[in-house]
Amino acid sequence: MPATLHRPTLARASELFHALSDETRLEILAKLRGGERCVCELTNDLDAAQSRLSFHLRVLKDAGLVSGRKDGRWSYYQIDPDALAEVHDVSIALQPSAKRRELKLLGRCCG
Amino acid sequence: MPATLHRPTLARASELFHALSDETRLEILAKLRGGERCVCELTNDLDAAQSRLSFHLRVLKDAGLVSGRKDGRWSYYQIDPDALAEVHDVSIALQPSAKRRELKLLGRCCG
DNA sequence: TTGACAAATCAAGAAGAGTTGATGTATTAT
DNA sequence: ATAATACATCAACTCTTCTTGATTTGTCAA
Repeated sequence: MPATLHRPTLARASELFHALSDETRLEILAKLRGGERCVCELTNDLDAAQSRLSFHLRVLKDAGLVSGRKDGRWSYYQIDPDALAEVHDVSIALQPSAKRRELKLLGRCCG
Repeated sequence: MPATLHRPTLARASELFHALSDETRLEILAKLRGGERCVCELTNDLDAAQSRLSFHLRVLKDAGLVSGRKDGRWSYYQIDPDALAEVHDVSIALQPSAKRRELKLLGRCCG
């Protein structure tokens, strides 16, 4: 985890946060928490137009938050836990330095 | 922390993530990590137009990520650690259930 | 009280993101 | 072969967000 935030990290962080800044995409991720899903399942569950889901899945994938694989005529997506770990780390790295020391003392967080 | 993500939570999460999805705003937060700063300092450090900073500070403030106070003709802003804690929590809540169990076992995270 | 500074707000425009419906491309079933 | 399904991609449109420069309000100094 980066203790300080240098420029390349900021770019990456904003990419991640942007991907997470849309409710539809968060709903997708919530569905994917249970494990891999195909697009057709998501289309049913979230009742969203297919092209809309495709659009959002692409955003999530470009940000590295999900990975996709094709099997026959289905596409399956799943969460990439590492990307969420990045988000987690940034949320700690952004804490005021005083607050971070406190969190560390409490052993409350992974910093 | 919410173990599951229900709708109101998603709305709040997307608000937070949106506020964090801009590099200028992340730069502002990085500056604020050291503690309270006035807008004039930020204007110098980030060399951004004053109205631009004002705009971004407002987004951060509306999302609850920073709080502001006025003193004389200066406005001072500081990070609200609780909002970042929310981000932190969501990043864990979004993890696949399997991954979360693992994190819990490792004692690595506050879930 | 005049002038200078800090910062919020506003209006106008530019850029970006999201939605929709249509089209294209595999893949499977008949 | 033909038809149907699953999905990606595209173009057109709308809506939101960001930037810029100007105006406004408040505070302090000379």
